[in-house]
Amino acid sequence: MNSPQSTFSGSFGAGARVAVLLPLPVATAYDYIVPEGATLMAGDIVEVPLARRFEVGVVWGEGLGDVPPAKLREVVHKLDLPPLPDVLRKFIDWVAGYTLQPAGAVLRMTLNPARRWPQQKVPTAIVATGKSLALCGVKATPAREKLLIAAAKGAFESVAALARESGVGASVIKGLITAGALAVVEAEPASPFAPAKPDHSRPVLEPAQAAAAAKLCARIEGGFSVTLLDGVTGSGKTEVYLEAVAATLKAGRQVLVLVPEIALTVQSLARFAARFGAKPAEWHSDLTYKARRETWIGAATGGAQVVVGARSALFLPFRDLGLIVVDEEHDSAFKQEDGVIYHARDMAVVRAREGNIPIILASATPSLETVINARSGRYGIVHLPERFGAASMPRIGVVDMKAHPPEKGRWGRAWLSPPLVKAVDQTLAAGDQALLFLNRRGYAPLTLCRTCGHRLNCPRCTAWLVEHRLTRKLQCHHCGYSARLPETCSSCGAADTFVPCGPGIERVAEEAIARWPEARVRVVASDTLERPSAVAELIEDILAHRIDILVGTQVLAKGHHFPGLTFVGVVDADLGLSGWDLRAAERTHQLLHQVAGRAGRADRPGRVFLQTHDPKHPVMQALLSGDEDGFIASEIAARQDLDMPPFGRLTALILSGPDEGAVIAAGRGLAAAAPQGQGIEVLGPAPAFMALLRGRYRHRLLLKTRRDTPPQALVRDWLARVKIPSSVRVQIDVDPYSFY
DNA sequence: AGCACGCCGACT
DNA sequence: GTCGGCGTGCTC
Repeated sequence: MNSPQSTFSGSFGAGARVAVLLPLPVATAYDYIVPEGATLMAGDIVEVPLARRFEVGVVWGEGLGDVPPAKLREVVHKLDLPPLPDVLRKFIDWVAGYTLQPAGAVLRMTLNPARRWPQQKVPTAIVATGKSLALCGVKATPAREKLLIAAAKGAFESVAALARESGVGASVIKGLITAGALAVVEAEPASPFAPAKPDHSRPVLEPAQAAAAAKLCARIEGGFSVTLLDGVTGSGKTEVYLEAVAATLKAGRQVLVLVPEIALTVQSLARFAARFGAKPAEWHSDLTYKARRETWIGAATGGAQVVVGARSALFLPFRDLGLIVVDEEHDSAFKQEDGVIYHARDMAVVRAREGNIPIILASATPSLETVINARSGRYGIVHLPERFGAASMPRIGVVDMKAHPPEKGRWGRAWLSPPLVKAVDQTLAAGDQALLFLNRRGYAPLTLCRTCGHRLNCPRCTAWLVEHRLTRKLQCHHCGYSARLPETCSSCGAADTFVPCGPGIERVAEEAIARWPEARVRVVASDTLERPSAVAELIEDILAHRIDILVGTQVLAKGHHFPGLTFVGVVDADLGLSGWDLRAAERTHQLLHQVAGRAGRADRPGRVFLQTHDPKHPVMQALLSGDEDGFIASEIAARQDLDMPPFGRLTALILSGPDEGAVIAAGRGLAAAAPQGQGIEVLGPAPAFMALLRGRYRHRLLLKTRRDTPPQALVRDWLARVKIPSSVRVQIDVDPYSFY
C-alpha cells in the first residue's frame, strides 16, 4: 500500500523513467519509459501497455527505478485531456493513505469515466487568414470575393457549412485554403454549459439571511476555512449559500456542491438554474455516458463553473475549484460503504484544505462531529435563526402508543392511533395535505407461517424478505434477491398460511385508503422514484394538490417545499432507535426533525405527531420541547464518556468470505496479532450485524484508539503480521458509520 | 481490475 | 482421454 507520493513538478524527456499510477487496486505505481519524441509532465494522462492489454493511467512523478530495466515498457501516448492538477493528485494520495486503500483504487474514482473514451478527433474550424487574394497570388473572381466576405463573419466548423453560408462550391474553398487566404485551425470545443451569471436573478433576502450571507461571504475570502451554515428547515439556507457561490463565480473560480442523493440533485439544479440563468453541470452514478463525459471535461477545462453532484464528484479534476458546499452535511448517505470506503463530507474538508479554498457545511441538524468542530473554533459558524416570512415551526406532539393503541378496522390490523387519525381527518377537512411517514419500504417487513412460525429469510443474507404487494414480490433489501411468495411453507408444508407481520408504507397506505376512501393516496419510496423525472412529476402532483395523503419513506423527508402540507404523522418514531449503533439516536433525531420540517412552511402552521412506545426517550423529548441543544449536549457527553468518536477513533476490519470457518479463523488470527499499547483497544471478532450478506459470511473487529493516535500505521502493521487466505476479504472502514 | 496459469470433475 | 470450473498470482 506504499504508493509513491506524487511528485508535483518537473517534466520527463524521452528515455526517462516515469511512475504511472494505474486505476487498479495495485499497491504501487509502475515505471514506464517516456517514448522518443515525447515529453511528459506529472499529471499527464497516458495510455500504457499492461500485460497483454492497454490501460489509461496518470504520470505520478519520477520513476522509482526499483524494477529490472528488462521489464520496462514504453508509454504509448499522452491522451488529449488536461493533466490532473497537483491538488487532485495530492488529494488522491491523502485519501489513499487515510482510508488504507491502494492509491490506484482512489485514482479509479477520478479516472473511471475517462478510461474507455475513444480518442476524440480534434475539432477544426475554417477561418479567413486576413491575407488578401492578391497577397496569396490568386486572381480575384466573384466567387472568391463572395467567399471571403462570408468567411469574415466568423469561424465555420466545416467546408460544407461555409459552402452553405457563402453559396460557393467546396472546390473554391479548398482552393483558397491551399492558396492561404483561408485556413483550417484547431477549434475550441463548444462547451455544453452556458456561462453562469452571478447576478442573473438575485433574490431579495430577509434581513437575517442578508446578514448571514454577508458573514458567509466575508468568511470565504482568503484561503482554506470551514464554515457551518446552520439554520432550521425553511430558514433559507440555500439562498444564503448561493450568495457565496455567486461571489466565487465572480472571482472566476469553480464551485462544487455536494448533495447526499441523486433525487436532491434534480431540485438543486433547478434552483441553481433559476438563480444563475444557466443549468449547472451534474454528476452522479445515473448519468448517461455523454453527460458524464461532458461534466468531466467541463470540470477539467473550467467550462463547468458549478457542478452539483453526489459524493464521487469530489474526485472530478476541477481546473480551478474555488468553493465547496456540502448540503445536508449530516446525511449518512455521504458515507461510501463499498469499494473505497470514505466519508465525502470529511474528505471534502480535506480537499478544501489541499486546495486552500473555503468549504461550507450546510444543515438544519448538523452532525455531532461538525458541531464539536464548530464549538472548538476549528470551524466557523453562520447561524440562521428562524423560518422567514409567515412560516412558523410546526407544533410537535407525541402519541404514546401504549395509551392510544390503534383501533382495528374492517381491513384488519391498523397502525394509526386514534389521535393521529383525528388529526388527518381535520387536515383533510381543512382541504390540506397530510404526510404519513414510515421509513420502511414494502408491505410488511416480515412474513411468517401461521402454522409453524417459519420466517421467510433471504437465502444469501441474514435478513427477512420484505413483501412488496405493488410488485407482488418478496425482496431482500440488502442484496436485491427477489422471489414470488411461495404457495406452501418450505418448513411445514402447510398451504396458504403466510401472514405479514408489521407495517411498511404499502400497508399504511392500505389503511389510509380504507379510512379515507375519498382521499387521493400516493405511496412514495426510493423504489417508486427510479427516474429523476418521476421525482419532478411527483413534486408537481403534490404542489398542484392532486394528492391528499402521501405515504412515504425518507425520500420525502428532504428538501422539498410543499405549502399545502400541514400535517405529518410519523407512524413509528422508534424505528432506527433499536440496535447497537453509535449514532442511532442522533440519526433518528435528524430524520424526525427533517420530516417535521415538511409541515407548514407557508402561512399555515403545521402539526406533527410522533407515534412512539417510549415517549420519555431523549429523542422524543428533544423534539417535543424543541430543546435541541440540550439533546446534542447529552449526546456529546455520552460520546465523551465512552471515548467514542469524535473523542476517540474507530476503525473497523470486516472479514468476509463464502466459507465461514475460514472467516472465523482469519478473525482469530487477527485478534491474536492485535496491536497493543496505551489507549489501544481491539474488540471482536464478532459476527457482523449482517452475519451473512450476498452469500458471504461476515465477522468484524473494531480498533479503538485515542483521538491523537492515527490508526493507519497500526492497521498497516497489524495486517502485515497476519497471513490471511485469499478466500477471505478484509475491508477496512476508517471512521465507520454503520455497523452492518 | 483483467487475464492467464493451474489443478480436479463430466463429456465428445 | 479432453473441456472447463474458478482459486491464485501478476501486471512496470
